[in-house]
Amino acid sequence: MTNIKDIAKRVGVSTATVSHVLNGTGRVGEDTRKKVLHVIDELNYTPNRIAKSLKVKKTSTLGIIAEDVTVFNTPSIIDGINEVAENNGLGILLVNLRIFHKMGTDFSDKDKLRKLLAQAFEQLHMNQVDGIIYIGTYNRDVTEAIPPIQIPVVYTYCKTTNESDYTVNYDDEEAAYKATKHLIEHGHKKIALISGKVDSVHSHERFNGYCRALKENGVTLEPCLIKNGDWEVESGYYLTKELLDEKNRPTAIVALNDLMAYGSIKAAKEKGLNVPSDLSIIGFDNREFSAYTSPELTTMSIPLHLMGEKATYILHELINGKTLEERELKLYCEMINRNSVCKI
Amino acid sequence: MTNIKDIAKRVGVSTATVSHVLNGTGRVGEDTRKKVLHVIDELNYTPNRIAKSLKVKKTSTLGIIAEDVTVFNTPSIIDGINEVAENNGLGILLVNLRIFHKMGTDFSDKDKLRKLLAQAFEQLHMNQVDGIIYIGTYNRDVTEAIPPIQIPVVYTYCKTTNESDYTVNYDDEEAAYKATKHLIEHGHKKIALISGKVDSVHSHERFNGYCRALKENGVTLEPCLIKNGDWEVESGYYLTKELLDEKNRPTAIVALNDLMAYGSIKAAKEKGLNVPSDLSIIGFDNREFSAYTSPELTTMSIPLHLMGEKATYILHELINGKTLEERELKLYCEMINRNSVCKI
DNA sequence: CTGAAAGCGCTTACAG
DNA sequence: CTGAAAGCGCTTACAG
Repeated sequence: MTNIKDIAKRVGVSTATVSHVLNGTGRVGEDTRKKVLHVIDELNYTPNRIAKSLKVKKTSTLGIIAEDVTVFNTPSIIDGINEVAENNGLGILLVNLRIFHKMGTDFSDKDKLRKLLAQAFEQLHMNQVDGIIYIGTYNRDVTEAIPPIQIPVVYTYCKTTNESDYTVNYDDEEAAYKATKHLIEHGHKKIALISGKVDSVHSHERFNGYCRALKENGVTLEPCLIKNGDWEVESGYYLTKELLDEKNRPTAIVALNDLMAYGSIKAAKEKGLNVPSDLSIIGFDNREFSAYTSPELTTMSIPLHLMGEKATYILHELINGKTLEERELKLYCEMINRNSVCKI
Repeated sequence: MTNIKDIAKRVGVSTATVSHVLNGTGRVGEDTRKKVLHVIDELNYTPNRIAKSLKVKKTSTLGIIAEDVTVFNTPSIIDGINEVAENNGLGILLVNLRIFHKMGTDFSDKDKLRKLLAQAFEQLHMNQVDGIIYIGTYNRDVTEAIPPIQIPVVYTYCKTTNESDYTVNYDDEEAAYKATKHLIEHGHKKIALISGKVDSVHSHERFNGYCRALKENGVTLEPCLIKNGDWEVESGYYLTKELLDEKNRPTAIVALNDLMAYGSIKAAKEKGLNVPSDLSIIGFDNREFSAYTSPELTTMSIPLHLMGEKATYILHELINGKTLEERELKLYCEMINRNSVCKI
């Protein structure tokens, strides 16, 4: 490998001079500059960033810790991170926790989780990344699993209880409000809610949005129209059957994710009901498949790409020693109108 | 940041000794070893990998160049890479080309593509990665866009014309053969093919598999049952309508991807046909959405995760100076039986 | 405008 | 079993 010394020798200058033309620092005569550049090109020289990093104590690379890259939200967030990282000359060191493979679906083994995270952070630390973005698989409190860490971190798609931490998420409450209101505007009054797991932040906040929409529009909340699912297709399916069996059946359902919404569609069809003319359904997440169900699902789209962008923007500022006023960023979801909702 | 000198001073040994206990090299007395370990723990010391890398000229990190992380195939491949990288203590430096954002959908601007790749490889080169995995978005020849590079590279989900390159892909021919044969075994004789773009490697090889299955089973190939789509839903939709309008309409369709298969389902429904009882349809790719169409699509699953694993395994061997016999690895696809195919 | 030299945090012959 | 010292490829005061 050719190095800065080779270049210096060949041109007949010092390595300091070569370094200066490489970085645009210091004053270098136009003539020498050209000569240096020419030899660099000639010898096809690429500076060794590892060496530079060691010296300047800054790697210009960001660490990403993704709980699971195969989960639907993660690739788009990473794509957003890439976009702004690239614009700022930052590299990306990726660690994929593969949390579902290692922990199964409940994260109750706190010790194991803590060990997993400690390793991930340590790996990034060893590699001297300038900052870290942590991407969760769903919005839960990760505080107790996070080891102490002395470089900037921003959390996305998850949260912490530490007030000094930076998080970027989206506004669940507002999104559910919009979804519910959309149904009301289409003339629905009996609007069921199929919630996710009860201990979920998402369930909780979306429930609040649902309630607010009803209240603000003078629709009375009927407890029997509220069901708790577990985010999976099956629960949407069974709960919808339950709802449809009641005498006072709903004319619309807001399902708190697309998976359960799909279960709802299935159940409705089995009952001989047409979606949307007999039953309107609105989902959440705008997962890819929601465009391919029958009927195609109206759903709330999560600003994943933007979350990645914002997280990176914030991290970049933190790395540069700034502190930002707003520590909990909440982005807005957009409604994707497809064919599972209609006027009553 | 505490460093190896701090540890050495505190214990009262040389940095050489500390380094040896850190790496398990050399002979170190049990007593000093313990003392060193203790102080390392006490001072919460993490070795600086950057410094180590500079010295040993090996970073133990792999570079991934992904043409686009948001494309359906990429996350699972990365997940597979992570799995074996982790087992071998290798880190991952990710560069996401975001090729669709930058190039649009046709990659005809060869110069731009070449520049994009040159940058990506240079970035990885600067960071001294030990080897590179290149993940394409579809299997095409990338040779002319790849800059000269002196570290091991393995290509997956794409190919090169250079015989010394290592590639890992899946067997398109065999997969299409299996799909077609499956239909034949269900009593179908009039089996249409909706192909992807004609210049595609996938289209070409899958076409061959389709032909072989017909031939081996004594079914005559009917040219009018073969249509060329462009991989998008719309083309599957229109071509299926064409097929169904013919007097001698097919009883089954093999669509060369799930998107077009979805278009086929839509078209069949519009014609008042039931899938699968009036028309069997089999797709390709096993994209997530294929489990949520109505009916759920029978399709060929691509071994993405395994491709990532194999590519990493090969790269790891190459980095360690081995050369492998087989340079073009082809993995097998698995059929996912769902509800879009039935006996005639 | 340019160069000599120290130093970033490690590893590794080499000597003892 | 342990240490002194050179060196990986850069950058950056400092001096001129």
